[in-house]
Amino acid sequence: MGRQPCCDKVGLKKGPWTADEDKKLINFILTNGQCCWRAVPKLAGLLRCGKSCRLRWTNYLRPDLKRGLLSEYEEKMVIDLHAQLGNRWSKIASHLPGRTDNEIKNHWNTHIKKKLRKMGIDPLTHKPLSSSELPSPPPQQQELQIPQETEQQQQNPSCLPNVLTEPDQNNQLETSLQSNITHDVEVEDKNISSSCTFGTMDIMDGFCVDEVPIIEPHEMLVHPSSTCAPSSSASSSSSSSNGSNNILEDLQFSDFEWPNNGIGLWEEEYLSSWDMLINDADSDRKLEAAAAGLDVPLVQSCPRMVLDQDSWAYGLL
DNA sequence: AAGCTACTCAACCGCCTCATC
DNA sequence: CGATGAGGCGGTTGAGTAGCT
Repeated sequence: MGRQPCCDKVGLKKGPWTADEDKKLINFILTNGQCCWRAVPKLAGLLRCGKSCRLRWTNYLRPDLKRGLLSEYEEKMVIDLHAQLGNRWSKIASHLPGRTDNEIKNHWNTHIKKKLRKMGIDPLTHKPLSSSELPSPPPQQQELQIPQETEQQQQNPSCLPNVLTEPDQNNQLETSLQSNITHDVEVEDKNISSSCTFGTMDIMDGFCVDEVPIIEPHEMLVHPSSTCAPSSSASSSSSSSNGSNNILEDLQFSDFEWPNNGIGLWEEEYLSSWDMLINDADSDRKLEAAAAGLDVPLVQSCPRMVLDQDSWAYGLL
């Protein structure tokens, strides 16, 4: 006997989400926060399965998502993490702020796999392909070396001292990342918060994961024109949500003036406001306040917006 | 311009894990 | 301790789009 389906599928809508559905879901979550996903569709007035709502939110509507192709640096991280973790996409995603497991999985399957094969690396084992498997002509020398663990690194899998700028990250990645990841894998199931996860906040000794957003605010633009738009100009495909641009703009704060200078919602003050908007029962009032210029008092006791257990990108509070 | 092919990625499906009873 | 339910995860699919002929 099988399990019961997660929801009654009769009469439920499937397929691409419409702008209206997105709006309803965002509205609901902004007002009520995330609660029992099973109940969300009913409460939000959606003819969707709870799972579908969760997926839509976590993979597409979450305000902290980065859009666009993975950077070279992120790609390297994915490769290294994959070498350590295998196809545990959610674990890999947890090392890449603003990226979802689905996104990384897709990118792996469409880009990185090919790239590695081209370089003569088996994407499954991360070892050199046997000569029969090598594409012809012979692969160019690996431009993305999978760094081997040095003796020193094995002995001292130290955390990276600082958050690096991207060019620095690229340069130092190969020497430092491997050890960090290795160490992380070793400890991840025992005590994730003590790991030396590169790219997460806890790589920095003394920093509390709860205190500082991992993603630089400027990296987390949530301008409405990009929020629900397809990830990049190159991937402007996007079936479902082409019509859903400016969803946030269309929400209750339709007269909210979105900054057009690159300020994201996750700038500190915006973040605080988000947090309150989400958690405060009196959200309408807060939204009005936000629309009036985000002059909302900071409520320190307000719980963080917790979207899922692995998301450490949230919250200042 | 039309047809075809390859590619991308949002969304679904089914299984797994974990919490609760 | 097993049954059940909910959330989460990874594999897969297929619609939409870009690029090529």
